[in-house]
Amino acid sequence: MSITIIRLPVRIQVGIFMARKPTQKRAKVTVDAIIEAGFIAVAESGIHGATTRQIAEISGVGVGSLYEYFKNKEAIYVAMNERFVDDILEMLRKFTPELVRVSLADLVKKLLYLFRDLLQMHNGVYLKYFRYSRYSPQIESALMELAMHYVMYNPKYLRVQNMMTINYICINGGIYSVTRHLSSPNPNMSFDELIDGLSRMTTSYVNAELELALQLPYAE
Amino acid sequence: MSITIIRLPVRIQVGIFMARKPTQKRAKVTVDAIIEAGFIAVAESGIHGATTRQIAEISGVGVGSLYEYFKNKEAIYVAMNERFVDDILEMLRKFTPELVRVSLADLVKKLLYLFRDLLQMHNGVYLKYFRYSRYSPQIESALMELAMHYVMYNPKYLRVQNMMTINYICINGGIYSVTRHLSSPNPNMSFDELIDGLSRMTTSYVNAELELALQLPYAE
Amino acid sequence: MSITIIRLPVRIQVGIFMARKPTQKRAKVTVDAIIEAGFIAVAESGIHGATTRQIAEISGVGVGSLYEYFKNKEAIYVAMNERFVDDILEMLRKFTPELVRVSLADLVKKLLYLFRDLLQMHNGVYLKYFRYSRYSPQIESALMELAMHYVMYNPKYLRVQNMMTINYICINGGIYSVTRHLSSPNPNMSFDELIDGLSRMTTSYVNAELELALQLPYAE
Amino acid sequence: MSITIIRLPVRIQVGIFMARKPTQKRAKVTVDAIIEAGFIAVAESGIHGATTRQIAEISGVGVGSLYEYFKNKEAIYVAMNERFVDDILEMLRKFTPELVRVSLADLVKKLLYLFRDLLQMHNGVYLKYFRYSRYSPQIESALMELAMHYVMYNPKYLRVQNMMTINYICINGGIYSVTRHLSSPNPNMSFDELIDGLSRMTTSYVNAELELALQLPYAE
DNA sequence: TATGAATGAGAGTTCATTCAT
DNA sequence: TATGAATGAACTCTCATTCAT
Repeated sequence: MSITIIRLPVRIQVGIFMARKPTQKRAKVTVDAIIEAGFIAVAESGIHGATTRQIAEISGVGVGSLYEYFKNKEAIYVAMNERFVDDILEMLRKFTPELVRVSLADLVKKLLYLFRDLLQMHNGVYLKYFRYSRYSPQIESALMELAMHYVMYNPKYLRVQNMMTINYICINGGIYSVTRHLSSPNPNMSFDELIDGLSRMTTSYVNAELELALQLPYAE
Repeated sequence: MSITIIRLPVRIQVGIFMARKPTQKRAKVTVDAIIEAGFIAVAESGIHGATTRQIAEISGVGVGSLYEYFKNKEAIYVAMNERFVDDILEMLRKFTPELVRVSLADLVKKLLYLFRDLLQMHNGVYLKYFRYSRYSPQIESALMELAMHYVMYNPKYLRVQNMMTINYICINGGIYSVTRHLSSPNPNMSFDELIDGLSRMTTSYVNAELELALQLPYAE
Repeated sequence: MSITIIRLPVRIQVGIFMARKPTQKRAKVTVDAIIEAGFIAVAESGIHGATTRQIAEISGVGVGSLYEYFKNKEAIYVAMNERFVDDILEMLRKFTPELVRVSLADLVKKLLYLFRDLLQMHNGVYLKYFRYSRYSPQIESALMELAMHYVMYNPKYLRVQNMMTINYICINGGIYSVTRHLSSPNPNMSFDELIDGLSRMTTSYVNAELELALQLPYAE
Repeated sequence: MSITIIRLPVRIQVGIFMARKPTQKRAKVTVDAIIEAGFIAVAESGIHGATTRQIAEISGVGVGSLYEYFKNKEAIYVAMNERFVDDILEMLRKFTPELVRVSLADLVKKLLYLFRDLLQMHNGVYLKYFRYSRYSPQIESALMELAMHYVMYNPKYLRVQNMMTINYICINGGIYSVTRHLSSPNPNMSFDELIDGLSRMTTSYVNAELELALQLPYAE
């Protein structure tokens, strides 16, 4: 019953939310199974509809075992979020060197395709989970950082003003549009069209700002 | 205790969720009070934290009375959503004649300011509610329709291709960015900056597409 | 099922432990039934063995109703204790005028017989409950006060020193011996013999202290 | 972590509650550690609050090991009670020769001081435990026996009637008053005053009964 | 019509006990 | 022998819903 839905290496976090430190391999397996079951349960029933019994059943362990490893239900959700965020951060870390070297249009495209792939892993549990997890400041920070790295490698964009606002709009718009599209049963356009649009939106917006900046001879 | 938070006329919808058709004026007042209390309760406790008892208390009626007018709790939420959607549609309807006559940049700005005003009415209950209510297809349709009206009045945009995708991106991006910003305790930019950015994003994106279209002499 | 085990008038205390104020007669009946059931449950299963379900069952109400009137299980115990203490205080108040007029030997006897009668009311639920309820400071205070009243009416005892210690010993010894005897399945003496003994113990102890005091010409 | 709190030799009782007979020295050490941990756990958390996990942790053995030596949790409590009773009986046995030779006043005093010392050993775990362990018939029997021994050595008391009742009252009153005083955070008198009072209570009571008996020329 | 007391299914959580290692 | 991960029955408490008044 317990299917392995997470392939990335996971470092078990022993924090205040972990009831006891799982030192043995068997324990680690159980912890993983619980977290995985958490994603499935939330995907099935929503974050408020998911119950500890449901998580226990999906993970194939008794309810008592949940509390061997997690202080309470909330701690399971915290661990799930940690894993989700870690997976995204890991993805960003992994592809940053490649991403900073491509054109802006391709950056947007590649990034959003990567994002889609991650959300659709494991029968789309991440996608469903993401709807309940207002995306964390960590992810936003990481994306901001990626943008900054990109600008470093492409210094012409340094002249662009309102970088913060541009990032905010493009990141939010990109992520939200993609998530919404993926969740939509009958989208009015193909995913490729959406990505293409987002890419063009970003480039035209950034270029417009860039041109504007270039017209100001002594820019701030 | 029950503050009137909705001023627009509300047409009581008698559907499958409505337990009885309230023909009397007094009944309508009660229904309104319940719906208003629902928004306040959700704003206070979240959509899953709000309880029927809480709604009854805020609305000043007994719990039993809730079930006189609504089949169950879900029906109250449905009615709340109907009212929320109606308010937005009403707003759009009201301002459409004005909006179609301004520049694209101003359209975006005016629209998002209007949207903000609506979300912030009544101590922001709509804003909090909106976070739980993935915005309905009706709203999206209405916005699409507004966009079409705008194009009718500004026929140069008729040449733009991928209208659907552009709308999707700009609407989603605009609404989501605004909502997120309003909900953020410590935003990194001012609301005006955000609106300005969204306006420029839209115009540059649309203009870029327009120019592209103009370069194709015999476009589809 | 709900038997009325308390005959004394009970003033429903609306305090922090009462979840809601029962204004209606029906509610008061339910509250009483719950408290009565609490005594029976504790008598049956002990104070830690008694469960909310058990109390609900005995009182003939649903578990939910327990929480209509009591914040939690502990609040039921608090109400039980209040009622128990009130009953004892009421008894003391009622008989004080009579008790202060009898001899010391009779005071002890009458008091302990009264105490026994109260503990054996209602199938002895109070007796069993008392074993779990380290008797409250209020009861001790009331007994101390009775002793003081007695001394006022019998001023010869004013010369006795160590009044505090004497009271402590006689009260504790009396109550504990009686309670223990009543709880004992096969006592080695009759209850009358025990009472007689406690009466003689008290009088001889007090008289000895009194004589000692009289031998000191210039007391204290 | 496991502190040795019991110094007296303990005879491991192999009864229905003992899962296996520990023949080896190491096993005996473990059993001792568990029993000691039981007292500490009960002192910390009360007899119902103490958990097997807690006992295992304090004793430094695994939870599984608890069940190697004890059939269940109750068996641990039984063993604890046996040890507690044994310690008291041992104390009584040890001091009986000395106690029977002193005056009645001193007998009471010495006995109660001994009792206090035992209850306060090991950070008072016995004192806290005693509140949960209605003292056993064995202890009462042993005290009765001591009283009989005392009368043998002091034959003048042979004439006292109602010996049983006197013992019952003085023993119960003494033990309960002392226990209560020791457990009280803010006692109204010093411990020495209490002991003095109990001594005087006993002597005056017994002497009164003695005199009464002497007045009856041909008493039984 | 309007009420709120009553309900009980089901939630999260605990812990004595078991058993594979 | 000794372990502690695993268990699940049973606990306390919540809350949408009902119904007698």
